[in-house]
Amino acid sequence: MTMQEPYNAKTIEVKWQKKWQNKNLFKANSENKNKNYYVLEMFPYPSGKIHMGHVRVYSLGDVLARYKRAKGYNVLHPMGWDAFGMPAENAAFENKIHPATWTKNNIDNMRTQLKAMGLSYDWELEFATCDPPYIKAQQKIFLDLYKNNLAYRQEAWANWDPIEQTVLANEQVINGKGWRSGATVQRKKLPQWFFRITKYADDLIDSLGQLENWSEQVKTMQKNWIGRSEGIKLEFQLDKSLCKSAEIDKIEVYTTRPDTIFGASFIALAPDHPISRNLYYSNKDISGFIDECNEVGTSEEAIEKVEKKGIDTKLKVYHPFLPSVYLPVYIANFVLMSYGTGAIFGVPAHDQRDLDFANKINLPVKVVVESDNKITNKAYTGPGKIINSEFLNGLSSTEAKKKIIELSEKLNIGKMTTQYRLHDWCASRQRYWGCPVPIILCESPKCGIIPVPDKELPVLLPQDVSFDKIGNPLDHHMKWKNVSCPKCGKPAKRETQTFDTFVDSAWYPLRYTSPKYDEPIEKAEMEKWCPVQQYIGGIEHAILHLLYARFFHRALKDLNYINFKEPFSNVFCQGMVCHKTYQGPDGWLYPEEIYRKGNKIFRISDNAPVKVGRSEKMSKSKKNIIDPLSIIEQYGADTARLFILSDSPPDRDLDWSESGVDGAWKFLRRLWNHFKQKEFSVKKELKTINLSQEAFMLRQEVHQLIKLTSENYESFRFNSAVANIRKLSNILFDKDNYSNKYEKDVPEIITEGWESFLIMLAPITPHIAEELWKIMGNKGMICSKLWPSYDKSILKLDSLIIPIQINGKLKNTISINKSEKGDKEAIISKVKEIENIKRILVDKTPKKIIFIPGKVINIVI
RNA sequence: GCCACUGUGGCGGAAUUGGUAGACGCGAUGGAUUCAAAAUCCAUUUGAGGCAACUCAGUGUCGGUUCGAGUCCGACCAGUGGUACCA
Repeated sequence: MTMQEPYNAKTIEVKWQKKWQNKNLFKANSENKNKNYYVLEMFPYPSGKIHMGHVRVYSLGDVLARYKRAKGYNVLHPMGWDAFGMPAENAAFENKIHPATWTKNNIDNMRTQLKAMGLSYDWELEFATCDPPYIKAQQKIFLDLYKNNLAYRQEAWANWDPIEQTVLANEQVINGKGWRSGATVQRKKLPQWFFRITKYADDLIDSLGQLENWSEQVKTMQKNWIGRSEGIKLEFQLDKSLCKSAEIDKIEVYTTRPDTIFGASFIALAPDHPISRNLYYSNKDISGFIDECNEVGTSEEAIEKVEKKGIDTKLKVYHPFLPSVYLPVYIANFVLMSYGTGAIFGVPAHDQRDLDFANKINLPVKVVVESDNKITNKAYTGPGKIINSEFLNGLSSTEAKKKIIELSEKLNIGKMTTQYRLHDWCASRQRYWGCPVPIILCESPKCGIIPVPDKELPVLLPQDVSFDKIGNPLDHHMKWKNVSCPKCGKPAKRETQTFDTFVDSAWYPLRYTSPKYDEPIEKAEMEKWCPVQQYIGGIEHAILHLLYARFFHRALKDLNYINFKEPFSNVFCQGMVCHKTYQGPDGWLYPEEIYRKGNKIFRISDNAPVKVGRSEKMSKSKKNIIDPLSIIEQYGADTARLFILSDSPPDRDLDWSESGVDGAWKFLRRLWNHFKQKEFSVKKELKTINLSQEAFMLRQEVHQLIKLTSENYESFRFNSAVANIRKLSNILFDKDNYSNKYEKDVPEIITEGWESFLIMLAPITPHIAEELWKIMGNKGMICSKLWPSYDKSILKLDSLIIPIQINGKLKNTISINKSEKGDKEAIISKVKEIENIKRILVDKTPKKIIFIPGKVINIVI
């Protein structure tokens, strides 16, 4: 081999990135009449550095964007920044750096890093959610929602840190304590801002059916999250002799299982149910219990996992259908005020939670639905025949439900109700680094809540704030906070809450179509591209972010901003990037701190033995992170992209392995060396008829692989696409290595093969593909070439290989002519003559022969 | 706790609708090349038995449906994501 220029990824990559930029090749251009295609990856939070998860999702999106361009689409492929959020405030607290400065620096860093990956974005559309034009647009939308009764102010629980005097996020509550102060967290009610998402609950469920290209997984999760249930609100009369409060004489419960009413043995109230609150001051045990409940925190997980406890209120209610039966009333920590009526009737035999509770305090367990097992520790929660239930006996659960509902409605003690698990979206945060809620709170009761007038928008954050004091810095900023009421002119205060960052991300896809426009959305531009054709992001956003975006688009449609209600025609959720973990004698180690010797691993600094843990999601805390920059530095972006796309299916977790990266790099280097040394003679016209036998067969293989690879691209199986592309290269390498031996026409077919190969590889490793394309002597850039088509007529193989099974187990195969695949008798008699089949059948008569034409022959003996 | 998903060689994974399990790659082993090494190339590589033809077992575990199950059903085990204020 002659000395040649080695593969230098960095030089090539920088060169082509400049060329793409100079020609502005990835500008979203909807002018010509080709179809438009909007591909969007979830925009990143600017944490400072890109991580492998980013490399993965943006590589996926870029492959799709480049593929769609090759298929002749005009592609909108933008990038921006989900720039508000808590980490910026934590950085301000810890490092005394202003959140705005910290965020801007991070964005600048990450932009440079993303550009080094060779991603084909239209960077002219870039924006950050903390940019004043975006804030202005969002505030306008919010005020429109407010004026149309889709946003409102109401009290809601928050995690309160009594030492820091601040609201904590759920992740800042660790085992019920504040993460910094260590104080026991309390629940506290604060006035907050809500969006009326429940107005759309039915439509959000019912429209899932029309989202044909969403995965069933995501749709099921959304459906369960909204949690529509048909049930009944049923009244239980309180025994007034025991009731001190005159106003309250009944308890309304919600249940989806009225068929089990005769199995009820208690009533349980939420700790913040009006009756519970009423009893708070009457009894020390009760107030103690309620206080204890309020120390659990606000997360559903914490509430559900806490030990099921209750306290007897000593109140009793009458059973609605058995006047002689009284049920005790408890306050229980597992009943949620936010669901149903905040009160339930407990049926221990047929609800696990109720059974656990009843067993604990020795309440009766009465079986009212027939089941095979005796109920001791495991409740039977399914439907069945009703027993022990007076007039319901013998009915099915469905019939019994109907009967109870009818009867209750007739007696005027109950009403059929549709209930949702979904509750309205609490969208305000008591923090500085977010989009301000553009509201003024006037002291005059006549005014109250006053929207900031349109001409005063945007309401921007004050810059001169300090994070030394406890609480929300906006609350301490008197100059910013104190204003006069726009309506009456009297002293008033700004709303000091800011929006949840989910608000920012609920409508950002629309903004990319006109990021600098003075109004929120420029309709004509938006309509050219929206909705997003393909959205790509982590499965962790499958519920909240997607649901909030779906809600926002519905609301925006009702407010006439847009004319469609589903933001994403297709959603693809990719898996996480994982890596092995390493543990030294004193804690976690970074991969670069260890070395391998045989099967064992040691620490570089002192040769201490290292324990290797299984692969887990890359995280700073476990130090199992690989810095994408160091990979790009060492191997190049193409290698990083190839590796991250080749080994795992995009929707599954990916194991980062050093050897895998090395393998990807070796492949690119092998390609490079091959192309550098191969003679690409002046191309002749590609001939497709009267080819030599060898040329025809090669072409058949090449086209078969073009077909398979194209299908892989269409169905998002890029790992399989890589496998097939490599298969194609193996065939072509092989031909080139024996170049003095092949028949006529073969060189032309090899060239056709390599060209198709490069075009199909280009979306994955765009830089080296451009370079090799040029080395081949081609004009123009590969990123503007059209995708190769395949010749269907040559794919048809004349023969089929059919498996032969005995009792369903493979014993041999038979090759048959495609045109004769249905000729049962002839094929079976041939099969019976095959050596090992004959031997097996020698003293046996087949009981049955399964013959599926073109598929399988199964002889049952 | 609840909802959803995942489980296939030493490793990552492949297997359009139930019909030839292990494509493609990594690693490993052997060989070629080299003074030597790196790089490269060739071969082997699910396990057990056999000189071989071949036989048997095998897709987290246990059971079921079927002529036939990685694929469908049930129970279980393990891991992951979400759980409404991380993004």
